Amino acid sequence: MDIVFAKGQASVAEVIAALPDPPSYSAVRALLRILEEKGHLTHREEGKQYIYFPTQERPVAAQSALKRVVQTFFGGSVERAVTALLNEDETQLSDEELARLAELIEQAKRKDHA
Amino acid sequence: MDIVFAKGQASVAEVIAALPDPPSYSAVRALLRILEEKGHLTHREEGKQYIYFPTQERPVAAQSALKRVVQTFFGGSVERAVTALLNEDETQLSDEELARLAELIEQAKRKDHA
DNA sequence: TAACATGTGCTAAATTTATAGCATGAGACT
DNA sequence: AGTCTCATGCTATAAATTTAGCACATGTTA
Repeated sequence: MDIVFAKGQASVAEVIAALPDPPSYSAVRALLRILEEKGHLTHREEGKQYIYFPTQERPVAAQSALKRVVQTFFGGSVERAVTALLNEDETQLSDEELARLAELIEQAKRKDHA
Repeated sequence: MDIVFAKGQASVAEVIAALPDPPSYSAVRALLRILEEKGHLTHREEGKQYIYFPTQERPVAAQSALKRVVQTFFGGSVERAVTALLNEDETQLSDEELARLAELIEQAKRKDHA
């Protein structure tokens, strides 16, 4: 699922390629079929391959994934989750990104005071 | 796993209680045993119950969960992930929280300019 | 055309997970 | 002591997933 979401769409071969420790080709095909049966994916034929797509809209899935992590690891605190994101060692945001985030927080403040 | 992480530790009964659509008691016991065999959990006896703990340190697991979501749904962009968190409808941060985040961003800016 | 490559359809088998259910032991209560 | 209640140990079975592998269709290349 994650791979299909990350790429937006994916063939069996792409899924396998993206997996660190991939199971067999048969297993991946079966898994995608099962995910489709369960309604999480659809596919369309493209050439002779099947290309799989997520059923759920990306933003919806993103929100729910975020929410889950916030609940699981940060006791529901968005602030702590954001802090963790910003403190990641590898995180190196540009001036523009920082400015946009600062503005976003300003907006939230204004809203809060309203 | 999520439940055990969210609660810090959990008994079989607690895991079941926390599941929206729980499988059988036997299944949960088996699952916890398997997760332990695979090294994701440990347990210790407390009274007559088994209490399960995550093997991985919470902050480590949290970072890796965040990273996965950022990769999967935001193409690796921390900024976009933070934006999504702050824009969640249910998110209502207090003044204090907003102030702390603003300060965090200030720090990042200074660091960036250094 | 013939050989080859690639990807799916399909089937059968191996492995893993989920479930039920009983035995046993420890505490609590009468 | 006797009875109840939990919770685990254990075994057997059912269900689901993973795997291998062959047949078939299509496209490519010598």
